[in-house]
Amino acid sequence: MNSFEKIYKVVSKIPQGKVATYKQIAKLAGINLPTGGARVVGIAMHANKDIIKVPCHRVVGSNGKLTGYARGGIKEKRRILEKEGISFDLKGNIDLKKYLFHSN
DNA sequence: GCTTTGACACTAA
DNA sequence: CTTAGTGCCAAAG
Repeated sequence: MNSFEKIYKVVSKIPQGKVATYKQIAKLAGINLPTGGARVVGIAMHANKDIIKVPCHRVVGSNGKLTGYARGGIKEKRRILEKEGISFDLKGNIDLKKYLFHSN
């Protein structure tokens, strides 16, 4: 199984109204890296064409900061997250303390 | 097969 | 808190 497949599976496991960080996903995907793994996740997201199977919009930075979105951009991503029921900070960040998803 | 780039993370100023 | 620099791994050209 490619890193992409593992990452996709982990991301697809994220429930609605929850978000996960690139680093977290990388770790869950089995990529136990200090920080580099997060990059692989970003690549996988960008390379991901099945946005329906992989809700990349639920993936945020380590600080709950939105990085990018290969569909409608950060703007669209933020809207989707709000629609999911996630609140944003004045800086446009997400409260990881409340919405951070942790695998069982 | 090597070089460049990238949806990150962390530390320092 | 913001900006800049460095380190990491993998995919694309």
